[in-house]
Amino acid sequence: MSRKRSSIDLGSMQTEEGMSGSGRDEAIYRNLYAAIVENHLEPGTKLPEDTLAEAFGVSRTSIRKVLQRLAYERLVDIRLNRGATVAQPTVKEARDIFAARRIVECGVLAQVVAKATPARLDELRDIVRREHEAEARGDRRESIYLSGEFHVALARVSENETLTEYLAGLVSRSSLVIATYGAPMAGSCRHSEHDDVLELIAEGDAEGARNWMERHLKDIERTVVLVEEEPSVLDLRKVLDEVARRHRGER
Amino acid sequence: MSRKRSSIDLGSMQTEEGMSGSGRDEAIYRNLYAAIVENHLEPGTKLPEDTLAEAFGVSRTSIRKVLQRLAYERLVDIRLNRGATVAQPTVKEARDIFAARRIVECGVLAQVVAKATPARLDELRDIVRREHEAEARGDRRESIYLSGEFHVALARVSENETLTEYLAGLVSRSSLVIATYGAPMAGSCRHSEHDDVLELIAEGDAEGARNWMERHLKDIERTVVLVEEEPSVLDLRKVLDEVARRHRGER
DNA sequence: TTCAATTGTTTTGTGTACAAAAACTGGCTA
DNA sequence: TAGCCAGTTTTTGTACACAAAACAATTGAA
Repeated sequence: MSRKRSSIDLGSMQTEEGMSGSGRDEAIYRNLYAAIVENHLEPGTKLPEDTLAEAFGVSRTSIRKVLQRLAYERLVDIRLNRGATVAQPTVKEARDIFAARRIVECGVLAQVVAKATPARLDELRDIVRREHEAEARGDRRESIYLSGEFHVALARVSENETLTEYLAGLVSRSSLVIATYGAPMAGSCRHSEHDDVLELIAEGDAEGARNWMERHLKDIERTVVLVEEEPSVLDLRKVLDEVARRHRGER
Repeated sequence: MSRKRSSIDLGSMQTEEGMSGSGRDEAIYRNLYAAIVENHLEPGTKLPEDTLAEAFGVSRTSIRKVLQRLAYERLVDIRLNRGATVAQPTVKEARDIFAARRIVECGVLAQVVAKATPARLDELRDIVRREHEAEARGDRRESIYLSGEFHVALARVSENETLTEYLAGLVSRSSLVIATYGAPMAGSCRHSEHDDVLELIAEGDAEGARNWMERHLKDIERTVVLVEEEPSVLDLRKVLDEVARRHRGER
């Protein structure tokens, strides 16, 4: 009854022919990355090497490499002899992530304002436009994705590759935080306030932009990790649910 | 005549017995990391898997994992079918790294001042003391190491693990920058000015500490990456060499 | 003599095999 | 019925083998 399923289609990708070389690894990485960041895989989900290897039609060797990379990015958790799972950020981690975002995103704004050109601003406005569209059509996933994309794209204007990459990592981890602690409506910055900061940047108001960003990120954090004293409550609830599930399912 | 040398002693490490599990990988990682960051391996040095595997007495599989990790940290460069080399940061990268350090290290200072306790300050003072000792005895390597250690230890006071780890990465990359562009005397912050910032922190002067750090990091950058207009000259030379090489090799 | 091409060697990429560890199952006992 | 232990199965860790790519060296021709 267990028929063998064929491999996942990795999409054509503008790579050379049979997707030789490490283009395959990259494609697998992107797939898993997207699956995790877009919350198709719940935090805590086990990621067995064999399953993934068969799913993508490669050997475990390639899968291991991809998992190692995701582990380094803190999107998956690898424990010795226990394999990989989708990471579950702790509350402390969540706080650290948002604190880091405040420092980095506010910190780069001076350079962002300095290097903002009309063309760059238009690209950013385009993201905001698509955000509005996604929101209007109720596409929450796309909305969250574009919201993160905006923050990264903004940082990219500073032309500091190192910092931009680091921020991209923080943003992707933020969606894991949303997945584990977030309220159902969280994640998309409400009403896509992103227009406002673009105006401030266009006017060259670095100070104003910094203040706006500080407030904006605090808003998001408040919406997402709504725990103040409650983390214990939420954790307890989660544990109880888990126990109930096991109790139901395992005998 | 090529006698087989025995494996590198990885030190006992407080791991369990035969160093089974992934304790070995960690030990190998630490060794390579230290070798690179302490400039025992010049930037650009090739790191063949076979050689390393034999040197550490493990198979290539383990070595590959370690190299992948170092590549992710930008300490080594892996090119397809071409293997790993010790990374050679570009001038652009060097600038980005120091810009990132300014933002991160100045950014965390508010929290550092807020969370500084006498005990923490004493630990930092101890590092500075050892810095002075190393400097007095002319131990340049130790001096550079402790200088970096100070910056990381300072950030650690903020208790933001994510940011501290990122900064640790930036600091280790800084020593690669020093190795490739630095003047012979560069790297150790001259006269170990680190005492000064500890005083400001002890007094709770966050603003002063931030200004000090801004100046301090700009000083280091100026000392290290001494190129102002010269990068174009250097780049031109590089480009010409590259063109010449292609011209020779490709037809 | 210099450049180019071909052959041989080294080095990397990737799949597979086997050993060790963890997870699971079933049966046993209190 | 709940808890626990032993044997089995699954899953991970590591070494190894083979194919493919890059590199080096040698030879031939202009």
